[in-house]
Amino acid sequence: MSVIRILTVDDHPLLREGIAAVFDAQDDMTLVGQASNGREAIESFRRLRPDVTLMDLRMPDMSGIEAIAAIRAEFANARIIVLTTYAGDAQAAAALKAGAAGYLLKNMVRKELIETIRAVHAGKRRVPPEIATEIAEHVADDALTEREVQILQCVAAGKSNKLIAVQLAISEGTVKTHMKSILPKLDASDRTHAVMIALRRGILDL
Amino acid sequence: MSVIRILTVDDHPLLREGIAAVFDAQDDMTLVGQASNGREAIESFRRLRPDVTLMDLRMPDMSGIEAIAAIRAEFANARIIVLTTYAGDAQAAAALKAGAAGYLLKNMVRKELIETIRAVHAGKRRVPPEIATEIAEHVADDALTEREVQILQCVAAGKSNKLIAVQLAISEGTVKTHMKSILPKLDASDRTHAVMIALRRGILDL
DNA sequence: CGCGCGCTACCCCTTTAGGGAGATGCCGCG
DNA sequence: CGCGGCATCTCCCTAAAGGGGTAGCGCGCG
Repeated sequence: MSVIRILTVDDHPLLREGIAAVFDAQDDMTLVGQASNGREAIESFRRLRPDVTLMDLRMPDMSGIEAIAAIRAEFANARIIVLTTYAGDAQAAAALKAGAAGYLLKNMVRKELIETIRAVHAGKRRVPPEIATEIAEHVADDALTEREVQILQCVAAGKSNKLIAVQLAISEGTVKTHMKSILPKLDASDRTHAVMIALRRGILDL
Repeated sequence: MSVIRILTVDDHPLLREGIAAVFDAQDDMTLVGQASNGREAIESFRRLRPDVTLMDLRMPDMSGIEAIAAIRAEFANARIIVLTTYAGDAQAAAALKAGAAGYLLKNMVRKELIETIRAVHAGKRRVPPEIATEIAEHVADDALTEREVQILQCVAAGKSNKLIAVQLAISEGTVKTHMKSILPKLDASDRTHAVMIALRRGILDL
């Protein structure tokens, strides 16, 4: 039986140590490298060609989602598992769309980690039911457009429609039109509510 | 030289394993127990009387801040270090007010962890300069009152002033009066901005 | 005791946000 | 080529939010 060669990517050294400790106890897994942000992850992947990569999403320098997309663009058969604290269905969906084969939460138990790594290494996809359910709840909704997200970011920054209009070089009426499109899409009662929902769903960052 | 007996409290088993791995390599420290939420933490503390406790803040069942306060009420000389991802100056200040002797971020390196544990065990307080600076930036501001936080929570839930008034059984005018007090305190331009600032500073939860 | 603060409540007024309906130009896709 | 989605813009109207000031009432603290 071959040994599974693993790369971990996370900006928390302590967590990486915890993961390493788990693999030390598994004789069919070995940790071949560690990285602490997306940029390092890409570089490490090129050099090490791990069988499975564990990747956090929120990291300095380059996010996990960007790193996943970049690695998959270069190595189409790269097997990457997201390992993160839950950050909303939009984040999870984006990670899977970028090419992640699995999604794990940091509060899971050791057994799930091992099991998921084996499954992904065998070419399967693994998304926990609670995550899958959350994503499924919103596939029916039409997603926000790029422009709408941009406007929502301005709203979150405390800007008025008038200011947003100036900043994006469009009329205030157009900003209102976009807001009238955003609110029902997010099922929000007003702009403040829309921002909260977008934060919870991982559409906006805090 | 006596061995430092340590209790860890965090809802991420992997992180606890990482911490445990660090202590295994230190011959003057030993991990005597683990807990995964505030309630378990209190119970474990009573039973084990650790020299130093490492406590996360965001946990299910009971938050770290409540646990710190409860433990310190019962054991006034308990030495507790917060170990968390940064959650704003209000959270940090609340933890220190509740009786924490130190504040560490999860993205620190091993050496800082060891050093802080030794310092706190020796009776010192340890707060990293970047945290101390953040807290200091806001000590001059007058804090939100209990009622104001309550109203801001309603605002974050997407409620209108009218709805908030009904729910809190006060007049809409009073809600407006409170808002007129909240906005300048947070230096916010409108209610949405106020909610964002409160989230970033740890005054509200997502 | 008096003072300050928190909570309550009211007034007036301006600005902003939100809801409805309609319309144009652009671009990609079948 | 025509259709749909996106972004842009317009007009009208109502509701909500924000800014100013004033004031009573209870409570703790020096």
